[in-house]
Amino acid sequence: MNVFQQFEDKIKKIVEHAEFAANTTLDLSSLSVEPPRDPAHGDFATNVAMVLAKQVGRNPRELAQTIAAELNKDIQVSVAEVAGPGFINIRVAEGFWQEHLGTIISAGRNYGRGLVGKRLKVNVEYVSANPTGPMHVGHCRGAVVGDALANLLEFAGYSVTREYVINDAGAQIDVLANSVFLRYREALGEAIGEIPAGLYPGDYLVPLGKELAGEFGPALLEMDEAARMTVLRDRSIAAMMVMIREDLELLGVRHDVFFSERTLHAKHGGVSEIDRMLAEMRDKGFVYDGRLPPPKGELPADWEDREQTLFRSTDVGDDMDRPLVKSDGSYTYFAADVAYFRDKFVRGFKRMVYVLGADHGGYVKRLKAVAKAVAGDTAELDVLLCQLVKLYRGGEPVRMSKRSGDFVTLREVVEEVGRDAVRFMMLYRKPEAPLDFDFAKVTEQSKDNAVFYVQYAHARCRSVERQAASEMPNLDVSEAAIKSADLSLLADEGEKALISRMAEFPRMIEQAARADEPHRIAFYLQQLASDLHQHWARGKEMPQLRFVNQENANMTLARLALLRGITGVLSLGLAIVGAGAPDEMR
RNA sequence: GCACCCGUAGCUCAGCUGGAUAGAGCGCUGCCCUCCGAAGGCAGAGGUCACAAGUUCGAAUCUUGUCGGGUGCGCCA
Repeated sequence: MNVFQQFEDKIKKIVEHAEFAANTTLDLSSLSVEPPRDPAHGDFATNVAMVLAKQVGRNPRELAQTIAAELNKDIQVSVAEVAGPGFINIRVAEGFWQEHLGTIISAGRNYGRGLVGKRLKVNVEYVSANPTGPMHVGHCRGAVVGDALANLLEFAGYSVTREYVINDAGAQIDVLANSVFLRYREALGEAIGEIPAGLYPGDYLVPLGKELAGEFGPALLEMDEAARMTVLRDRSIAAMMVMIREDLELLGVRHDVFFSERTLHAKHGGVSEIDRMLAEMRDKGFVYDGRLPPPKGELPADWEDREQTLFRSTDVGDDMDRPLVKSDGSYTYFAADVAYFRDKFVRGFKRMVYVLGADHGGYVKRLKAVAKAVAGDTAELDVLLCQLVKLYRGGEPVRMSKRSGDFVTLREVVEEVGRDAVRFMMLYRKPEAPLDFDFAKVTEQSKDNAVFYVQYAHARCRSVERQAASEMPNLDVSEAAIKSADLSLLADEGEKALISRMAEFPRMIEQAARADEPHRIAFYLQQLASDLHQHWARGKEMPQLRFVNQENANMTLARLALLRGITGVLSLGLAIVGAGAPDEMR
């Protein structure tokens, strides 16, 4: 339980037993206990009186007085006073924060862990790049956001499955197969000239062509078309996925499940998953045959009015009904989408999170409609839209041309700036806001660079430990010694401020997890790092505040304990972000 | 034409699901290293929170409308 929750419970108890609460049920859902913006206001602030004023027909300040009087009796409260329109500002008793530091240290890697998830089964689907080539920078953001979100939810106590959908069923796979076929012929010595428009021109297919040539010789040329395409498709997808997984590995992203879209189309006993889904949804009344009204505005050139199989998604919040079957009789991608969601639902997930690029913004409504139709209220679906990343190098935009195949790959970016920088910077902005990524800035070693600033804070703490060991060789700095340090010696305001910042960590985790906002962790870390650097600098003016004090072993030990707490929290946060917590900067 | 996202300091952005005097970094001005890492810190200047109504004790935050930027709109995936 986090300290804010502790005080919330105290307040609720007071309210329950108050005379004004007699014979009424009070709504305390918007009760909040938070750190006041201005530290001069104390350690905690609550709006309880303002929330209740109307409900019990009392003046908020008067109500606040009553509640504050009760709070003042609490042993953990030094003083509770009414302020402004009816806030209650609480200053905790001497020793409160020091004691909480003890809690932080003994919790260790479990501090703030597992508080909200209740092991609820959550499926986070992210990346899902088409298996037609290596990953490019555009995939980076979704990969990092999805992975960090999965880390966050896991840390918060959810049972998380990380999933990647392989879109291996569409027409782009035939394009891939044909492109590879060309490279195969090239490898056999044929002059292929320019890559025809409509095929993938990238050089990354050359090795696969050679591999197939070595393995099959000219055999593929002699096969009939269908058999050849089957081989080409399978081998191409497999090769692309190997490439993609290597790229993901560079980012430290690992999925639990790679889900093949083809399995939804595959027939078992003449029936596919999509067939099954269609039958089920038809029973539920969501599938019907009808005509779609033509879109408003300019008509598409190839618009053809026809009767087709439609999904009644307007019943569950979508803007229009969606086609399920193409004119050639095959299923639309949307049909596969519905079947895929149903598959997840059947696998027992209660929450499905889709991390998508902003260009998929138009799909959110229909996906939510799908969830509603398939699962009703028994499962929820959330979508995180990631905006584009603009690349810069020293302020100059980096040009990218995807058409010619010379796009910036994920590998290039990670190899140039490092995994930590990529991951942290991708989270240093909320996902739905566009992001500028400057190659020069993210490798800079200065406070302008948030990754560096946070990692430096961690390294700085570890540096003090080394310093203590070398300056005071007789000091026992073992785990046990630190855990039994006399924390009451930490009486300085800056020290208490650091502890109270750490105390926000569990609360921040809860809120970030509930809101699906992993970027909050990056900002929190920046904040905690700033507090550390700030406190550190005070040791310049006031040597008595320095961590290592050769004259006072007990004080040094207490401060090493403080640092232990800070490195602990920093590394927990960095782990969720997916960046390292270095012992020194080089 | 419709839907979704965005609009906060000169620039890039936070703002803890409605709270007190709206914050940080960069840039600008001026300070702080005989001292645990100055790879850092302190102070100052800089705001009609795009605009207008509404909801209420209280709005950058919620509602509606307007303006501006982005994305997407049957048989592509």
